[in-house]
Amino acid sequence: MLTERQLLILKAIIDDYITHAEPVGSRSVSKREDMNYSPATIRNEMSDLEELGFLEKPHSSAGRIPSQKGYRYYVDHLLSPKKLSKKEISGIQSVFRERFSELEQVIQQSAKILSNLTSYTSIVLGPEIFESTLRQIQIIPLSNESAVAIIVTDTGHVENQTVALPEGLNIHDLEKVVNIINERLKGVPLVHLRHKLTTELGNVFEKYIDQYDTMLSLLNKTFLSQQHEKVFYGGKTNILAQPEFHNVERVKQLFNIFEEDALVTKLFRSDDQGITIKIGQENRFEPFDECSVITATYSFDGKPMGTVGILGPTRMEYQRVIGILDYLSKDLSKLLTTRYQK
Amino acid sequence: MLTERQLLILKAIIDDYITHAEPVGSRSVSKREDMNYSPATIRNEMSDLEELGFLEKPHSSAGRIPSQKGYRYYVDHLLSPKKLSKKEISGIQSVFRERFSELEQVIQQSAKILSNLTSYTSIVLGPEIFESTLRQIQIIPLSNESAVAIIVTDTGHVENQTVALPEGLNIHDLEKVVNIINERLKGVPLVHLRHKLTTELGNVFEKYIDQYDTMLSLLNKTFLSQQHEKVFYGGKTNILAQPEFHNVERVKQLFNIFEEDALVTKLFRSDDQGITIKIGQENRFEPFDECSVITATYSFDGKPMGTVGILGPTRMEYQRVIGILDYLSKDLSKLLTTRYQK
DNA sequence: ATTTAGCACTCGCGTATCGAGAGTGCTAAC
DNA sequence: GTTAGCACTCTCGATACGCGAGTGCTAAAT
Repeated sequence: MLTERQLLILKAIIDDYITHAEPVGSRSVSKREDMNYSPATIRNEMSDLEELGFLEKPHSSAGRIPSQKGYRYYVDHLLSPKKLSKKEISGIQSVFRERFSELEQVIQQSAKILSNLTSYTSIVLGPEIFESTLRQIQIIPLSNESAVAIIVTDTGHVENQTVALPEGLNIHDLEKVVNIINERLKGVPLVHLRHKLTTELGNVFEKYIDQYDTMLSLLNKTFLSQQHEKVFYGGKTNILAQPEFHNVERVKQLFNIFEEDALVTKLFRSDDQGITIKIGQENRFEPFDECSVITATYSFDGKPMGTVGILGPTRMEYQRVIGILDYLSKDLSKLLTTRYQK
Repeated sequence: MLTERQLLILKAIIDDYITHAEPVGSRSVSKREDMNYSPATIRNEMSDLEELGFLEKPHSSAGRIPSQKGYRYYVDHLLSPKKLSKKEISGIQSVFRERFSELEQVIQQSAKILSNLTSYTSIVLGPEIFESTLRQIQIIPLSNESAVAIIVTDTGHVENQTVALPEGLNIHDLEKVVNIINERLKGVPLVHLRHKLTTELGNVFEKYIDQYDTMLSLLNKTFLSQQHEKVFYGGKTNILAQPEFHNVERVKQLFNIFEEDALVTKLFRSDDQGITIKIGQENRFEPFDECSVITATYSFDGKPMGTVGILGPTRMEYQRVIGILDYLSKDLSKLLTTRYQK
């Protein structure tokens, strides 16, 4: 267990390192306002803290920097939640004041304001379309061989896909099928669509439709492809300002990751309600060894729908970012719930 | 006017610089197969070529590198079109052999294969939705206050937008209007949609519809927002491998540009049929001072629809890239024309 | 009149050296 | 338990130096 004084010193060192990005020496710690000890005393404590694994030395005659364990302790025990500044609050609220008509616009704007306020990179996932339910499907023929299938959800999200029409398919039958689906499957979560299609509607189709098989496989194919959550970014290049990314090889790695939505989703997605913090190697992904990821979930009608997150250096301003994410995710949830609740 | 020998030397130097990325000295030029002159002679010629502005020296005792004027001369007069390798041809054709159902997929794949083959960054613009014509519009109500408007074009492209419904709007009237539009405006280019809406259909509406004004402004708003061409990238990070981008500040600038589709469109769009080459400062954009952009247009049914382009260092493999772009743009045009031609 | 050999000169780059500055860790005194 | 003092360590920037690559000029060769 750490003594009161060790806590004080650990916090001082991490705070200092977060703002100045340089190893912290005993002298500069001892000069702090509330620090009534000489550099020598501090040095002894620092040595102990290093032995306990909270600090490390870049080399023998630099100051100390926090270890991953140090950061973890810091966020778990030393973080006093800080109120947002007026500027931050008004920044966030400005997103929600504008009456964006599209949900995606709201989310894109959220990502943008997040990155502006934090000057890190923000990533917003979802909303998970799988959670949303079917409002209507449409199939619009383009030619004899192809058509566009359109799926609209209750949140106003539109997915579309061009499909090749099997030869000899009866367009009128297709229309009939679409009508039946719209009647019977409205309100069904998209995840269950394929299942319901085969079970509940199987017999209905069989009765009315000639090319039952063809039709079914066509629809299945259509629904199947709607898999991915969308990923929104804000300030992709912000993180390049951090000294951690001053070599191009690492930048390349990072941006390659950004190209792969599936990977980003895996890294950022959080199912736990509330704030999640992953520091350095806790991300289990080598290019992020010197990064921390802070995420918060937002929800619609009580159910988690997506994730807002910040990617920054391990040396990031945790308390500020946490405050901002918390505030924004709650506002976003509120907006979604009031907007789409009938 | 340059002598035969000067041309030979200029070409040798540029070819060498393109492959090795290092200033070229007289000795290495003289060692070439078809070069029957001593280093001293070459030195004299190089000195002349420098005076004429085709070459420059990074510093007094390095070799020479091509100037922008040198590259320009090279692409205009010295480039012998090279046949594509088998690998390149089969790479491109593999994109078109796969029966992608969506046009966007084909284009995305084209961008990818372009970047793979060239190991530069590829950018594909369009297809310009403004050129395409209306297949159908749909308005699907979400709640009492909002609805999703969907526009489908003849190329299978789908644009959608959530719109706020004006208070007291009659849903049945809206349906009527949508039906009339689908009857009368099918096949109209999207660019003309707003215009036709007011002129041709104005009087029809006035007859049948109560809230003529409200309806019209609603539809106008909907069509108005469909402005942007879509931008597809391939190998965004490829260009980071070039020594020209070994400082992070420049990388940051570049990626900031990539975030702004409008800017990228402006820089890459080409209306001239065929291949366009912009070298260094010809791009009139500072971050591209050491880059060249090669673009080719692709067309649908004879009309230019979009642009495929490559961003590389000024020192890029022009003849190879030109060959690939030429081949791919033609194949793409062919595909579009056969696929969507009824 | 070209072309070429020879040679002095220039410049960048990698390596080695050095001193300053910042910081530590230990010891001994407070 | 705390602190002053001091030797020691390590990085970093500046300076110096030699090597290698390349040029430009002059004079000789073709």
